[in-house]
Parts: sequence; structure tokens; C-alpha cells
Amino acid sequence: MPKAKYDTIYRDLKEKIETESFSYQELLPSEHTLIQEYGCSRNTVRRALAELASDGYVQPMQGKGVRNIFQPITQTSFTVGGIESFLESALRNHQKPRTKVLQFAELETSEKISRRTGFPPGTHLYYLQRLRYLDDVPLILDHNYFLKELMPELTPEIAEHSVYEYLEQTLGFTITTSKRTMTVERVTQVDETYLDMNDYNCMAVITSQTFNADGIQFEYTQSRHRPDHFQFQDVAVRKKPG
Amino acid sequence: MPKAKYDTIYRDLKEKIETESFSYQELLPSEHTLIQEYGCSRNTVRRALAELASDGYVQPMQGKGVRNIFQPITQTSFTVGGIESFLESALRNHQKPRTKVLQFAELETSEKISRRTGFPPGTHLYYLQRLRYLDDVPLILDHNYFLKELMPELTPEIAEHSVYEYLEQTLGFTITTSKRTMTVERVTQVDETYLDMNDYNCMAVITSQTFNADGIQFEYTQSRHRPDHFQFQDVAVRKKPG
DNA sequence: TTCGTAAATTTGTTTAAACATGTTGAAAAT
DNA sequence: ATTTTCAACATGTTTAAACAAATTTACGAA
Repeated sequence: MPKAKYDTIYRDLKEKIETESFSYQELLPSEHTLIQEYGCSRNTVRRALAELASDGYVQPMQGKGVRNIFQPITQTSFTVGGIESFLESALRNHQKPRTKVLQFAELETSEKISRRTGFPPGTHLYYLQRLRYLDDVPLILDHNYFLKELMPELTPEIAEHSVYEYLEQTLGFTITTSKRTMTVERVTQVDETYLDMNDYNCMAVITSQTFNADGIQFEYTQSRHRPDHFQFQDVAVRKKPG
Repeated sequence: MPKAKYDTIYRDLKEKIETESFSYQELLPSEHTLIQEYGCSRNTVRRALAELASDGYVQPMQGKGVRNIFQPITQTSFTVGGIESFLESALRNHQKPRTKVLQFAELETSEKISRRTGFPPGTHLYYLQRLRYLDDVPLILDHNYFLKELMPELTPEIAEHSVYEYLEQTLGFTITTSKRTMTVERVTQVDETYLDMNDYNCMAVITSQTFNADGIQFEYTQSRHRPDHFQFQDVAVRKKPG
């Protein structure tokens, strides 16, 4: 669906950088050159470049040019930058995904659950507990809370495949923003029941609140990862002090 | 130094959102209104709004308006979004910071260290090992590699205070991009020597490569956190599939 | 050669304008 | 009363132009 010019240019440059058409530390073509290459205005080129910069792919330098600072990374990472479903992550890393639904229930948020999840008290939610396998090894235990109002027809069958795919493809949902918190917690009885913890007494835990295009939070999830298969990547940009 | 109009507007709106001048789910004033409030062009307002959106503060909705989706979070988090030094984090969380330099050495990168750190082989580096205290409790063990060429006068005294402050204030350095990887690793002998692990057999580990405004990597750091005091926060935005 | 200045080049900020697309609500037609 | 249509309003994309600021290059003077 993204037919915007700046997005096309962004993707094109991104792919060129990833396939090392530009070497590390090399300067990209100047804005003036890119304008002529892509036949568009300066602002459009600059928008594409700005996105690459926020991805940590390039470093713009006033008066000098735009430097490529992309370095290829290990493919084994589980979660990178954007919002990715379990299914998408697995495919990107060439791993075989499988999901087993352990629990599928409905509940109404209490005060306590409200504070933890960010849903207002009295909201009707689905509660799911799902075990995630990669290459037939159980590695992740998910606790999902979904806003029932926005997906009244959710079923265990859908949950076993991909809720995100159902929301986006079937319901025409647009998922936009996810606020995530990473912590390390002690293993629980439930963790040990389903995962081979191999002497580890901790879990890598990601909790996330996810919003749709209307700014409505439709999901709260706690995702508990076996530590030895967990990796999370991030690019941060320092804002000028002031 | 940031006297840019869009940055002023961004900060002003951000503060208004944080102090709850707008309630959760409320619409912000329209672009048209903001243009008149701030006396600037539409593009300038839009730039400020775009930054707020990438911070996960607001959700723009075509045809409808811009919705406030900010929810105040627990103050206990150690690392949030941008690039922050240990000192800055501690102050933001109202904790008393202290640093003990355990090692201060110089070395030249071998092939092996090069692959791990991202510095070219043969580069001259400082190697530091630092123990970080918060409110007099040792919680973090840092292994830093700094590019000697860019800070030939680095001393243990500086390292005990704040290297970032030295780079920015004294050397006029601009720190821009940091690529970080979060993992969970087993405790080592060194960890146990300096930190009270209290039965945990894992550490939360953040490795980071940090670049200056010229796109030169000047730092590689492995930061090992005691799990019970570690929290990392992040806002992700889903890109349209295509 | 060396140094310094000016010109050319490059990115950064801001304004203005036009059109596209999605939403809402009121007026008009049924 | 209900539905349809359309105008008004919201954000999204693109172009154009001007000026600012930092860097590099070229050139001329010493």
C-alpha cells in the first residue's frame, strides 16, 4: 500500500546499503545527485534520508555529506527495531514457528489488572496463554490480553496461527505503536513446566502495550523468553541537550 | 544550542503532554490552531508533531486529528529511549550515582576483538572496567572500549566521573547514534566478585556501539546489570507492510 | 610554497502553496 | 424520518524557493 515517493526512495536506498552498494564509512550521493537520480524534490529525498538516519543506517553531516554507518549484524536476533509478530520474526530468521494455545479465556479487568495492563477497569478482554516453538523447541511463553470489543470473533484457532495477521488481513486493522519494557525476572513454576530452563533461574521478559491507528490500545502482552535464545536490538539517537 | 523553532514547539508540546495538560485519548489542537498559536508555518508544526509521534506520545489520525496516547510510567526505569549516560540516568531517577574504576588500560585491537567491537584491527583503544553504584549499592559492571585517537588525554579521574560529560563539555564532542543489543547472560566470576547477585545466575547485558557526529564509532561498551534493578524501555512504530 | 580569502558545495531550517485522502456534519433529496 | 450528497475540516504528500551554517575547494597574494 505504501506508494509514497519518499517511501520508495527510502526502501531503495536501504536495500542498497544492506547489500553493501556503499561501503562502511562511505559518503552517499549528495542530495543534489539523489534529486536527479530519483527525479523528485529535495524535501522528498531528505525525508527518505531522515528515515535512514533514525534507523541508524546513515549519519548526516552538515557541510560534508551523508555517511553510511551500517554494519551487517548477526541474523540470530529475535526482536529488532519495529513491531514484529512472532510469525514474522521466525520467518525472517529462517526458523520454523509453531504455537500451542495453553489457555483461551475471557475476563473483565479488575482495578489491579487495569493498573498493570493500561486498560480501563471493567474492560472486556481475551486472556491467552501461548507457548511458542522455534524449530520445535519451546522458547517463549506469552500471556496476551486483547481488547474483545475490537475482535469479538477471536478463536483459539486464530490464536494458534497469528492474531496479528488476522487483525491486519481479515479485520483491516492497522497496528501502529507499541510501548515495550524489557526486564529480567525469576522463572516461575509455569515457566519451568513448559520450557527446558537448563539451569537458568531467570527469564527475559518483554511487556508491551500496542495501539492501533485510532490510538486505541488493543493489546497488553507479557512475553517470557528463555534467556539463551533472546536478543533485542535497538538504535538510539541522542537529542541535543538543552 | 537547539534554537530551532520546531524543537521549541516539540519541547513545549511534550511538556504539556507530560504534565497532563491534555488527558489520555484527548485530541491535540489541530495543525491549523497550532500554526496560529506558535506563529509558524504548517511544516514546522508538523515536524514537531512527527517527533512526538515517534516518541509514542501521540497518534496522528488522517481526517480526525492527533490523539494523545501518553501514559505516565514508573519512574524506576533505568534506561529509556534515547542515549543517556549513567550519570544522567541516575539523576533523572533521583538516585545517588558513584563509579569505581577497576581497570584502566590501553590495547590494540586484535582480529577477535575487532569482530566483537566493530573497531578495525590495529586500532588503539582504552579499556576500562568500571563498577557503578546507585545509592551505594553496586549494580552495574561496565566494560568500556574507547577510541584513543579521539580522546588521547583520558584519565581514570575522568572515567570515575563521566566520560560523556568530558567528551561533550571539554572536547566539544557531539554524540549522536548508539546501536544497542540486549541479551541475558550467565553470571561470571567477575560479576559475582563485585555484585551481590542474591541467588540470580543471570545478568541483563547491554552491548552498545556509539558514534559521534562524524559517523565515527568511538565506543564499544558491554554493560552488565543486576537483573533485579534493570529495566529498559522502548517505543516501536510499525511500518506499513510492502 | 604557504597562507588566507572567497567561491562552491553540502546539509539544516523555514515558509508557501497545491493537491490528495480520510472524516464529519449539515443540508438536500428521497 | 431516512438516506444521499456535498462542503468543511483534518492529516498526508510533494514541489518550490529562500536563507543559514558548516565544510571543502580553488585561487590569488605574500
